[in-house]
Amino acid sequence: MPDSISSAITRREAILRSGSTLFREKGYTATSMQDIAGALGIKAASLYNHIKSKHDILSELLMEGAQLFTDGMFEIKSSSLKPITKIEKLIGLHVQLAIQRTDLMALMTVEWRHLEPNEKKEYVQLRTSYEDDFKQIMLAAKRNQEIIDIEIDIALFSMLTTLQRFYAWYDRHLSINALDLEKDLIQCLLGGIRTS
Amino acid sequence: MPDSISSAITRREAILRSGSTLFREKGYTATSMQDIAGALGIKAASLYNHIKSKHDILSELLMEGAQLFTDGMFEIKSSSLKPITKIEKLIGLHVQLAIQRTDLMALMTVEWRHLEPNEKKEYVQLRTSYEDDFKQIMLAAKRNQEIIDIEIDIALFSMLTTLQRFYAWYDRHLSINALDLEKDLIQCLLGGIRTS
DNA sequence: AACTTTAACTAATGATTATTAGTTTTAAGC
DNA sequence: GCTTAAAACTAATAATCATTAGTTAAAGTT
Repeated sequence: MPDSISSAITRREAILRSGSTLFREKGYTATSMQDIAGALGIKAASLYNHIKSKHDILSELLMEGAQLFTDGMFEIKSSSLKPITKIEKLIGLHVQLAIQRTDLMALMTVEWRHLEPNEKKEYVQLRTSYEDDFKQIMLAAKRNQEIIDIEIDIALFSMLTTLQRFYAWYDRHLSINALDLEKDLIQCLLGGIRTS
Repeated sequence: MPDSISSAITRREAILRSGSTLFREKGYTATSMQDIAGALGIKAASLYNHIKSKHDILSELLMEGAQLFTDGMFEIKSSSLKPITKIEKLIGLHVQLAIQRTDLMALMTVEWRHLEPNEKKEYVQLRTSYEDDFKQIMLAAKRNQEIIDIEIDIALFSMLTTLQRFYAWYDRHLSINALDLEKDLIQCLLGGIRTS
């Protein structure tokens, strides 16, 4: 049965997708297994043929999301681009993910508090590590005089916050194409602090 | 018993405060009445001597929060200050509320989804109205050439997002005094777009 | 056609929950 | 000390929920 595994994965992924939509809409705790199953036209108990638990859905989603950023950051920071260009690439990464994985991005700002202590620790560590890398790139840009002399911590906070919630803005402007969005956001976030 | 009423209000407010802390920490649905009561050293059933329902706690909190912004905005927009100064005052308003009502500010970004349809409509309307007022002030500042020529919608989004989640930054920088915080944030948010 | 696997189902369990009713305690005013 | 009101308590209810066990239907393989 060559297809059985890939079909199982598909079903499992359908559950994850359904979960991410509902978790975003109603929150993790307020979403019942019936809700998730109902969205797929099956009964709640049937979900357990594919996933371990409700909590499993959440952690799978969040860890995947964290990994997407970790991978994206790794690629950008190991490149030989100028710091300011790396920042532009990072903005692009957030825009892409906000467009392609809107529900997942929405989850990541709130629902990680429901992770088990160990998972939470890992999740927060991945996020902190991402933010640290981001900060190092901004410091390098400042050292290179590619951005003006500002208080990096608060500028970083403002930039990350805007990027983290960009999915909400995208939701209300679905018609604009991705490249224009990226250009506008780069202008807005970097226009005020870049030197050239 | 001249004190009975004011003491009842105090008790009720203690419940609201306890609720806001826990709703922030665990989310509305994941917080039980036992949790809220336990934080006050009483049993869950005792809460009902003071409040109507769990939902009552949430809507009371959120509507108060919305009112705080509506009132603050009204005062600022009806003043005769220059548009750019109004924006500075608005940043100050957010900083003050983030410091004084941290838990409440944290609630406002997420838990309003659990409001009843009617309340939700009212809440969203208050928020939209606030954002509209904010936008009008930014447009006025642009017309006056007090800020540079940028895409207002996305700049507004970035500014509001940063202000809405400023409580999170404050939480990690409790030691810095309010005035310095306000100054730094004004520099960061307006420094890049003001003309002078 | 017989077999096997996948994935659905039904039914039940045990835990948690918000809320109510009725009762007791506490404390202040007289 | 008596009265009264506020605010706590106990106990019960009815609903919801995640999860498990055991069973059936469907589909593909041999």
